[in-house]
Parts: sequence; C-alpha cells; structure tokens
Amino acid sequence: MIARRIPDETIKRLPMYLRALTYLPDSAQVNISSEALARLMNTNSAQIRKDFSYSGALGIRGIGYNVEDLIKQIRHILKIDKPQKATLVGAGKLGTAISSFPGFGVYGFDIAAIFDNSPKKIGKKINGHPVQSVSRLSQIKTRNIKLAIIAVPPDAAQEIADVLVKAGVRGIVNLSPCFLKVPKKVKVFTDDIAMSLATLPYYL
Amino acid sequence: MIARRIPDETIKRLPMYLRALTYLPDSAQVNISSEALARLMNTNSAQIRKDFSYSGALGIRGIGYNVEDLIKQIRHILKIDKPQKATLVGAGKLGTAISSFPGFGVYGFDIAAIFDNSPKKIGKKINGHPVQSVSRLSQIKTRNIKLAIIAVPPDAAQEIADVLVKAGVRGIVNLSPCFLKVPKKVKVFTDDIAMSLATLPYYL
DNA sequence: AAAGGCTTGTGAATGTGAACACAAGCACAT
DNA sequence: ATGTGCTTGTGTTCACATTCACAAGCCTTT
Repeated sequence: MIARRIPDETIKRLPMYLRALTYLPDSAQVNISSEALARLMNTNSAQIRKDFSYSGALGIRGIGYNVEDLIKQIRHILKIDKPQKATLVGAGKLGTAISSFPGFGVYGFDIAAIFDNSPKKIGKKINGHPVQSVSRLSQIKTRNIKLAIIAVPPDAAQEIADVLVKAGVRGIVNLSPCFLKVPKKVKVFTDDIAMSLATLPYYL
Repeated sequence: MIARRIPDETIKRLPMYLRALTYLPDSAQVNISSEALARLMNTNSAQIRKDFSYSGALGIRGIGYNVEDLIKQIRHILKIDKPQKATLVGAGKLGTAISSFPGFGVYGFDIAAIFDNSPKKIGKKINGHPVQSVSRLSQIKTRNIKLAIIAVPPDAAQEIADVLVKAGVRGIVNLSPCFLKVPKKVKVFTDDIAMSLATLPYYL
C-alpha cells in the first residue's frame, strides 16, 4: 500500500502477471514463488520481485506470494478492480474480431458501445451489442465512458479521436497505423500489428 | 553504412519512421528535417537524429534528410528491402482481419500461406490465399518462410509454435494471450490488445 | 569569397531500468 | 525452543536510453 512511484515498465508488465496468475496451470495453487512465476512467463525472478515490491511487501519469505492477494493487488494498482466501460469505434473485420476477444474479461473490461459509419452495419448486433452511427458518438459523454478502442481506417482515425476526446475519453488504444494528435491529458497506445512484424527480420 | 550496434529501442522505432515517411502529408516532399518529422510523429528531434545517426550520416546540415534515401536505408537496416514471406496460422475473425491489413505492404510483407484447422474454412480463399489444413503446416519449410503470425486460440498456440519452429520459422508475432516457449534463436513478439487497454486506467 | 541562417551529428550529462547478490525473515520440523 | 531450508525484499552495481547543447558543416545570398 506504500505509495511509491511505480516505473512505467513495471506498469506495462502488471497485466502480464495478471494474465499468468489468472490462468495458472494448477488452478488450485494457493501460493507461487517468484521463481515459479518467472519460469511460466519466461522472465527472471528478480524482476518479478522488484515489480511486486513497488506495491508493498506482499510475499511471505520461504513461501512465496498468495495468488489471490496478488491478483487483487494488481487489479487495484491498475485501477481495474471495478469493471471499466470502453467503447469500440469501427465494426469492420478488426473491430468485430476485437469485440469477441476473450481476453477483456480478465481485465474487467466491458465493451459498452460500438460505433461505425457504414449504414450496412448500423443497427445490427455484434456480440450482443448494437452498432450505432458514429454521428451519435458524443453520447458516450453522458455514459461516463473513459476508454476507447479505435479500429477504423487510418484516414478516419484522427477525426474519431477528436470526437472521442471531446466526449471525455481519456485513454485510447489506436489500432490504426497512424499518429494521433491528442491533448496531453489523454493517453494513447498505438498498436500496429505490422510494426511488430517489421522488426523481426532484423533479428533473423 | 557504419556497422555500429543499433539499440533495440531504436530498432523498434524504425518501422514508425518508415510509416511516417511513407505517408508524408506532402507526398512530393524531397527533404525533411528532424524537427518537422518530430512534429508529425509527436516525438522530439534529438531522438530522431540520434536514431538516424546509428546508420551513418544520412542528413545534410542546413537542409535535413532526403526522404527517399531515408526510406531505403531504414528498409535496409530492418532487412525488409526485399519482400519477406510470412505465414498466417488461424483464419478466424482476427486472422481474417489481419490478412486484409493494408499495413503490411509498407513493410514489404507477403502473406504467403494461411492455415487453419476448421474443415469449414479449409479450401476457401481469404484475400486471395487458399486456407490450408494445419496438418500441412510443416510444408513451409520447403518454401523458406521464416516469419509467422499466430492468431489461434490460446490453448492451441504453443502447439502451433512448436510446429512452426520445427519447420524453420525464426520470427513469430503471437496475437494469442499466452506465453510461448521457444528456443533462444527464435524471436517472439506477443501482441495482446487487451493488455494495452489494461494499462490505460492507471493513467486516467 | 565571405557571411548568414539552418540543421545535422554527437560528446557529455542525466535519467531510467535490469540484474546481482545477500541479509532478513518466515514456516515447518525436530 | 532451536535449527534448517527456502524465498522474499532491497541496496548496489551495471547497462542502456534519452535529452541537452553546441560545434561542425552545408547551402544560399550578397
């Protein structure tokens, strides 16, 4: 519970710990050592201990960490201990794939609204959520949605981002291969699959 | 052309530079200064100059960098100056979305084969490529495919990775939310969209 | 041919994160 | 109670990355 500043790199790893702990091979396991967790995640135990130490002393020497406590603590730090509403903009192939992504549950996310600009898609349901016209995007302001996923073509992404910001969105995952201009208070993660692929040949 | 060791962080950024330079607002632009490029990419010019300096002196003082030369040089360093063949495993929603992704062209990638295990999908074509049975995955060895994208459910991912490695694949982009065990010589990037989203609430 | 105005390239300084290695501490067995 | 064995927590060291700031250098103009 000590309020030390947690390094950005640690924050990036917390969701990974959460995932690993949630899907432990032995689901009945009560405790886990940093060493065992490291083996599961292909990391080293020192890093894990350092990362966990930022949130206070959670482990028990000689035993390890209590899995349940650890999960709770990580969720708390990431502020995902309460369900988070997010909106998805773009119901194309990628958007549809995203909306049915099983991973969101682990992190307590709830895709609360889906938008698209294609008349063909508006009104249809995708994974239980009705697709609405982007012209109605600003309504999310009244619904207190702070997170958004942008899955539209690159030339439309900036326009969408502007509307989202105006509607009070504070965090954006941008799946479009482009750079978004947003105010400093808004956090953007751009996630371009082609880009990961592009670095691989260098290491061959 | 000086063969200095290039930092990993710089390598990660090179594809971004490539993207920015390829889609420059003014497509007729011959030269660009580090300052102008920084504004486009929301970075700072010092970093750009440092990054470019690792590949030798490319710029002209007082003028900036020649866009065309820069693109060539970055492609050369990343070893994507010749088209790279890649295979996609998993023709579900995400796989289908990926295969039609426009971004790959910029980096000279060619999705040379698609595999899936669903009888419904095998034989059908996705974006011009026939979907083949995963049982035939090992054939990629004879086709000299060194890169792969894994877009299958998490419980099948490790198995696929094993086959890929055995078939000579050396670089993998893993879109499945799981940790893959591979030999050291194989490079894996795991790209979990939910994970980017999970770090956002912390910064709200 | 010299001056002026930009922009690069890069040492040096600073900041940040990873790895090491071991003392401290807990649980369990005796 | 005491000892043993295992694992945490962390001070320290080392490695890597970013930022600063300015001399060096090229082009254009006069």
